[in-house]
Amino acid sequence: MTNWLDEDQQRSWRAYLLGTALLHERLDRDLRAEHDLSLPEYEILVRLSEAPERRVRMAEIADRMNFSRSRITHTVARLEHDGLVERTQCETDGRGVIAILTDAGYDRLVEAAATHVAGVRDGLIDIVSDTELEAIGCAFAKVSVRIGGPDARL
Amino acid sequence: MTNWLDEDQQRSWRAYLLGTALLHERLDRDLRAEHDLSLPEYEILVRLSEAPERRVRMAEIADRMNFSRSRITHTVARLEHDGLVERTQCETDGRGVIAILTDAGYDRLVEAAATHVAGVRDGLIDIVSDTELEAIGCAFAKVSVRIGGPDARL
DNA sequence: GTAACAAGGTTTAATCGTCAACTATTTCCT
DNA sequence: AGGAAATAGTTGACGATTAAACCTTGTTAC
Repeated sequence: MTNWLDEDQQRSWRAYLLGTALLHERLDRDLRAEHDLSLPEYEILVRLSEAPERRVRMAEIADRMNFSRSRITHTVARLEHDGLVERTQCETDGRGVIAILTDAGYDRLVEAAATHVAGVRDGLIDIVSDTELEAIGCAFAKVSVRIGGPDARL
Repeated sequence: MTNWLDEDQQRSWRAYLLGTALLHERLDRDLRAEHDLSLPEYEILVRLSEAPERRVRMAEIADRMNFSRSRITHTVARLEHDGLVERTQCETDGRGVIAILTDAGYDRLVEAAATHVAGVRDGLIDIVSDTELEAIGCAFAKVSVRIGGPDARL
């Protein structure tokens, strides 16, 4: 009754599942081992570092990264505890809380970025063709729109 | 000093990260909501259902799915508790434990498969081109070999 | 202006996965 | 044969994510 996958689709799907899991796991492991950061923590630091004045509202981090509010609270709390991020009340909205990347956070991020980029290159970018990478980007952009809604910004 | 990603690579990479997260999350959510199964649980049931006599050794499940031994123990324990799987000693190897898919487990899997396949189609297969899917499969097969070693069977 | 509702964040508890330690069996080497 | 090392699996503690309840502040509508 359901429309099953044909053999090629099945093969691609499974290769993707396994490869994605391995890649994700490796990137996370590298960051933890060498910089005591999880991949999600690292990604939050990246977002902060890219923002003007290195400050972003909690809700905006959550929305852009598709993390739950509560996850942001917990993760940022950890980062704050480690001195990589600070929190401050939003001036214009009494509900708002703004996360700010500290200098220590920035330094840590710069260190970690070297490891991370090396991992991304070694584990994916450098071993797939340009057109394959392009196809991956294009395909998953569509996935994001389909599942996350059209407001899924990058 | 590190070899950074160029703009196109960056865009593809981020699209992949977000899309993958959304897709994975959706598939898991669907299975939980409609069949009270997590995605990893479902995947284990699939492996069992495909094996002769629906029985597979714990270590083989772990290796093929790239799950830790302990994760397999915990997850199979849950499945066993729910009556979807049974465990038995391996005849030929005193250390071995074999997981067996029960009839109830098979029935549950069949139900869940409809949901799952629909999700995979709707969230990925049906919205990307054949060549994109092919590229994804090919790319992540390479990733698996690179990271997981050549023995990463599917 | 105020009552109802929406949005931002935090908190708590439960779940799931990892890690390290441990037992039991098998394999390897001499 | 016998002892060291490797393999299979389990266990318990811990860390991270989720879900639901909750509090506060803004917004909307009358």
